[in-house]
Amino acid sequence: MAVADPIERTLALGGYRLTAPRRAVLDRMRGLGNHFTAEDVQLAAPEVGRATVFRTMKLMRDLGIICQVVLDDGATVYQLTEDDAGEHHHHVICSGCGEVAEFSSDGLEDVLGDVARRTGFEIDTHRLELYGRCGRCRRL
Amino acid sequence: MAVADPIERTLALGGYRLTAPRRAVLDRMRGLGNHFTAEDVQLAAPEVGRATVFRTMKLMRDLGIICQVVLDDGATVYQLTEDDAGEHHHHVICSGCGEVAEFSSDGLEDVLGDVARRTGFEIDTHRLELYGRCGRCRRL
DNA sequence: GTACATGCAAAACTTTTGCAGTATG
DNA sequence: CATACTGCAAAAGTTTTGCATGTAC
Repeated sequence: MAVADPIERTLALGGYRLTAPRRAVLDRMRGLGNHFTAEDVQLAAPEVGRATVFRTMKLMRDLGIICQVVLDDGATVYQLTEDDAGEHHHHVICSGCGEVAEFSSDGLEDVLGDVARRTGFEIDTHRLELYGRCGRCRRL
Repeated sequence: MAVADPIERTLALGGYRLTAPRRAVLDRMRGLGNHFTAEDVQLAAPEVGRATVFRTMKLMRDLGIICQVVLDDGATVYQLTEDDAGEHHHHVICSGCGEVAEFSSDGLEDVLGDVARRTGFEIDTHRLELYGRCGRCRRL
């Protein structure tokens, strides 16, 4: 039978089984919005074993279903990837409500080229996180 | 008596005492080069208590003496800040030898402005890490 | 039916804390 | 000589692992 949910399809195509715990973890992550830690997911899905939560989140991270977000203070949390898994993107995190918006930037290429020229490095990948306040929180 | 070492002066000016454990931690971090974790420092300074290593590294992080570097795989390590503590800068990390170079970029401002316009966010701070290969490793 | 996945509990780490003793400024 | 700092050991928190059992395909 065909699988409707795109994420579940990703799992199926990768040869991974669609189990109740995996569906539960996915479902709760969707409910958590913004971003979440392993502990958040664990608390939201108490019927799933601790180890399975970690194993499932590791799997989803490898598959690009969730992505790591580094906060201002250095803590790292996760978020369901919005666009197609694998697409390169960055995050803007609101210090007020915690909302995370994804964006991609072409202008960044110039910056990378400039740094490569100045440092002699050949740049392969990068990570950019922005911190600020979203439109809604700015009006409060 | 005047303190010659700039980092020790920073500590002294902040009202912090120059103790043997703090000097030892600083000295070993200098010897570790590139970047290091709390465990690396702990192993390099076995005569200093575990808790003191963590307390000292936390203090130095707050004072800007060391800065956090987020690696490609999401792990975070530390590095002695090269330029004046507090100056905003970014890192380029070599996947070959682990060398970390610091840089600052003016062009990034344009990117931030563009993202702000498109997302409605007001950007306060940011974090940018680049990953690649340094000139030396590229020639190997 | 078989390989993959899970749950549980224990283990392995990492970081923090309480407190009595020590040493800096 | 007051008090900031340290070491130790215990606690707290987080992620991993081993293994018997369960289940998706």
